[in-house]
Amino acid sequence: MQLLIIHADEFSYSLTGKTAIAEEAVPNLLGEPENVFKEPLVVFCTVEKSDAVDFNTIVKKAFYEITGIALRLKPQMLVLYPYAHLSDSLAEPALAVDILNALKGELESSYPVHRAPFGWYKSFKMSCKGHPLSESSRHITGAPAGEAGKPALFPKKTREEAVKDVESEFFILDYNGAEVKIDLNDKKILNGDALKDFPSLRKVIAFEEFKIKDGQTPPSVSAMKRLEIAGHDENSDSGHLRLYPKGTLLYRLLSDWAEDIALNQLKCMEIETPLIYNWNKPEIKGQGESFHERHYTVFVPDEKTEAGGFAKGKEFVLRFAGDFGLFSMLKDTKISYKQLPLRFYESSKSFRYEKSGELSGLRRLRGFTMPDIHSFCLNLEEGFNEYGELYKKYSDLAEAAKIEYAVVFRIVKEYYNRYKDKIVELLRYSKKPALIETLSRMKHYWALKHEFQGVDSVGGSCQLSTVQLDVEDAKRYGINFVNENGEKEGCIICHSSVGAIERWMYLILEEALKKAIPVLPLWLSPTQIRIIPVSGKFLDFTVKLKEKLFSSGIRTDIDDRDFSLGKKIMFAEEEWIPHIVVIGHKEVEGGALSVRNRYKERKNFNISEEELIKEIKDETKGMPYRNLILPDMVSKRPIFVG
RNA sequence: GCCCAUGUAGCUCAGUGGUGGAGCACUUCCUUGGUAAGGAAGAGGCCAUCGGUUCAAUCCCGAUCAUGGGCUCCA
Repeated sequence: MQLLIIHADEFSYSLTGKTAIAEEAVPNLLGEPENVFKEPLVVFCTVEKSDAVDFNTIVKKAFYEITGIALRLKPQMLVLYPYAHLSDSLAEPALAVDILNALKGELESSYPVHRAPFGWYKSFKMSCKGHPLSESSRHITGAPAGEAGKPALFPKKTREEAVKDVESEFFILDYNGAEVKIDLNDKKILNGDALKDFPSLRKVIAFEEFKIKDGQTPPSVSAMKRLEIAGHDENSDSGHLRLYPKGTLLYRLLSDWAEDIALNQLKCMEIETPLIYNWNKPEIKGQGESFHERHYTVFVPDEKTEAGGFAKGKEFVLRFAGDFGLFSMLKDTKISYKQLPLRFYESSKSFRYEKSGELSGLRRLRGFTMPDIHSFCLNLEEGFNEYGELYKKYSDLAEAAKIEYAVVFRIVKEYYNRYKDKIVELLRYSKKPALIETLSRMKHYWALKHEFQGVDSVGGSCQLSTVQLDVEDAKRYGINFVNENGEKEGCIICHSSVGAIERWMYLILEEALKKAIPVLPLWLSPTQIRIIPVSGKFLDFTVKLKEKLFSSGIRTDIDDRDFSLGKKIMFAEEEWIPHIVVIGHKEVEGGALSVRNRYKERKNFNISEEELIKEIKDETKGMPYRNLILPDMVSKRPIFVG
């Protein structure tokens, strides 16, 4: 809603004709004498399409804004004047009239109010007082107040309220089953015995619970550009990255791995659901309401109604998670208890309108990719088994990506008491201790969840994988199965995600940058072997060698540019290429290959072609492979960044 | 969103109230090299954008945008 507010000596108007959307039963008919008002506060008022979302909030906020101004200016009365020209996104007339009437009703408790009729052509005369406060405008939105630094007039139904008498206890659970209670009000625990042997967990607790930050820019922010992995696009919104070919490869390989876990190992059914959802559908609003200020909103072009107004119901939101589409699909799905558990996989591009100050490199984005897996289970036992399987798979991925992470569990106390042994078993699998938070009662929809918190190189952490055991949502969303007795029953849902692919990229880069000689895991290195001919004379030989390596499934390229050998080595090292093979007389005449190995302090090793292939195949065994989609000849590559 | 910092060539960064600088990269030529920089020449910029102050602004001031950090947030 847009408001233009004028403090006037006098204001008058008269009706000059009907429009197609004119309201009936107007007391002052066409041609009647002018309506004259002395010392009014005139409120020109435009009701916008988005006001439909939260009718009551709009009315109340407008009321507070107007009375706030009136309190200071002390007008004799208020004139509410419908005025279509303050916005290009007009609400449907019926809604506009409803909101205007509701606003009039509120204001009448404090001031005499006249509302000019809606949908009529009118002429008006006005003399504005001209003092500094006599003209002002306001934009009223459904977003919670308090956003612009103002105190919240209408606090949303917050989680905090629902959550306030839930009591938490914290302790460290080692994978041998030992519990050590810790007090999160006491920073000294960071240097205490409980965390002495668990450096990664200590970092996560320092960052997440004590908010200890060292204020440095994570080095991956510049490295992602320099390595031609990811960059910003000025022509998009903040928080949306472009991926260069090497970054795209990294992204695809990680996606492949997540997909392999889901489809080949867990035998999930894969689905693909829409990106945008109708905000006027109650199910969607119900799922997204408390998140709405962070939605990207999509308005489709206006459609005229027969009455000449604008059609309502054409507001969409971009999904912030994959659940919308899956739940929407499953509420119409017939499920028998004999089919459970059912597993679904979707890799969903998701959008969250994070506040501008919260964005950060690859870690916090507005557009990102979340592969997620949902299991629909018969009962708690089965739910917990699913939980365990998912936990183990995500742990495998974290191992394969060689990143540093710590485990945090949050559990309703009664479930902890019941399932402690199983949790210890999971920790034993991942060989990690965990921070455990037990809750005195249910606080959210889940009874149990955990997070893998990745640790970056500057003391920060960010959430990666999570699994949540949801014991109450299924009924709410109408996802039921039919049990042995032919009755409908709600499933236990295991929500899980391996974590945003972009965050994996972030942590893999950060992990590399913790080392003196940074290097990516071999299966993720864009170029696995670079061949450098000592001079152009050896190019034929290098091409043949490249073909052999390439056909063994190794990403190989040739630096055929006219640089000195030393310089080409330098360029290759700057690209973090793990294996560099130099080709000159010795090799052509049948010697072993000279391989410079970045994993081994960049030292040179003389090994045969077969040994090199075997070494690389062994190291990347079981990991996804893709070809590098860039020209084999480095001289043929464009330079994306510097 | 608020607070702080930054924005100069493709990249990394100097610099000045009065013709814009370096190194690398790029183009051309020479050089055909043995494990982190071979040589020469050339091309390159509305000094983030928009306003203001000034005879004159890349520089001073304001706003905006973008990036990074802090706060907050992270259903």
